[in-house]
Amino acid sequence: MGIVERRQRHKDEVKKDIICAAWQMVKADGWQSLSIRKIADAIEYSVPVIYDHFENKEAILIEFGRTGFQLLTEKILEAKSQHADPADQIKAIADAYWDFAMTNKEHYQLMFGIGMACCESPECLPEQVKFAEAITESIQSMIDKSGRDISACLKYHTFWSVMHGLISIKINGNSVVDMELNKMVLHDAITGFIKNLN
Amino acid sequence: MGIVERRQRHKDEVKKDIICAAWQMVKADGWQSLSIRKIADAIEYSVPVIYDHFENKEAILIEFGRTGFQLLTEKILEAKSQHADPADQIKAIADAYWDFAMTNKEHYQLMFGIGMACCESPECLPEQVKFAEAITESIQSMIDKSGRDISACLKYHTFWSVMHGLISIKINGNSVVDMELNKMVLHDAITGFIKNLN
DNA sequence: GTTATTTCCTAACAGTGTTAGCAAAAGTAT
DNA sequence: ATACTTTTGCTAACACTGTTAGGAAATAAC
Repeated sequence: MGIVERRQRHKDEVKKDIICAAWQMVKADGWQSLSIRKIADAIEYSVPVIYDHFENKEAILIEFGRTGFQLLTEKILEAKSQHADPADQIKAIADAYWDFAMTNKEHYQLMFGIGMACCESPECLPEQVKFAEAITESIQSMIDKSGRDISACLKYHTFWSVMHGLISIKINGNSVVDMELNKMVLHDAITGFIKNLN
Repeated sequence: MGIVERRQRHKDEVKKDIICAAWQMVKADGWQSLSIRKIADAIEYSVPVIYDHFENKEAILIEFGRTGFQLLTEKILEAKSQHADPADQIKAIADAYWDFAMTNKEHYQLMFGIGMACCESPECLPEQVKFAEAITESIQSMIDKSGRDISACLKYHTFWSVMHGLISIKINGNSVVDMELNKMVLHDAITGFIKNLN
């Protein structure tokens, strides 16, 4: 009796529809605009059926984050496979990572918990400028000492990226990585950064 | 007639109370739990008075982000002032930055828009592991070639931080920085990373 | 004392996620 | 074919959310 199989098939179909409808909404207006009620409307079922497939709204969002990681890993493996030299591989991985993030912003946001009200908005610009100046000054001093022709602005952004990347990964987690390793990563990155400057 | 002055003073007082009550809530349960109605309750005024001081809820959150930037800049300047050598300054800045983020997580989240549902949760661990392995493999190859004694795990985290830092700053903005500079920063950071590996 | 202004509240609108409880449909057993 | 059981999916409610229109009461000005 294939009754249970047919039922399962139908249930899977509904789940697929939920994910599909949800993704269309996320893609169209960002993950902030995702709403259980709107999904229910789109799939032409009542609201509680969604809770038969997902524990709550967050679970749907996390589902997308997960598929994001799968997609990114694919892209990285593909990029890697095109090079034999490990240094070239790393460069290719970096490019693939970048491209993925830029063409799949919604996925990336859900993977790393980005995208709420933040101080990147114009309201905070004066504060950000002072912050940038404070750091850039020291970098400029180093460049002047070394006598090399390096852009302080570029180096400031590199510095900032390293700092922010490490910290935001840490803050989001839940990270499996312990505090000690994090401090080591920080010092590794910063000493590397300084070494590259002179 | 000091009537308008007294009125202004009172109005400022109410605004201060709003910010104070809001911050207590953010501090206690995270920015997600901030609610206009709960603020109104805490300051013992009705809901609409809050809209006399802030355009909307987001404006309150961004206010905290702004003060966060001021605080961070202070800390950075203080750390910098304790060293004469620019390389030491940069190291001190990195430490001060790190300490600020760790002791002021709520501020940091509001400055950079971090802290929603994300794939750092255990649900996504298997996907993350595969992702980590794909990258670590190439890094390990490089280390093997160089013959030096370096931790691939540490280098993987450094790589990831650089990538994620740059991208998440970019995605949040609104960034004043244009695409070209971003690509340059990426390549600067990655070539520096590779150089440090061999 | 009357008029004008500011202050501040009630109440509503339009949403949100989540869940308890029940009706109807579908399948099973007699 | 009927009676029973299980599954399915709905209505309606609960408890919230941000935001705003409109009016009452308190204060200041004439």
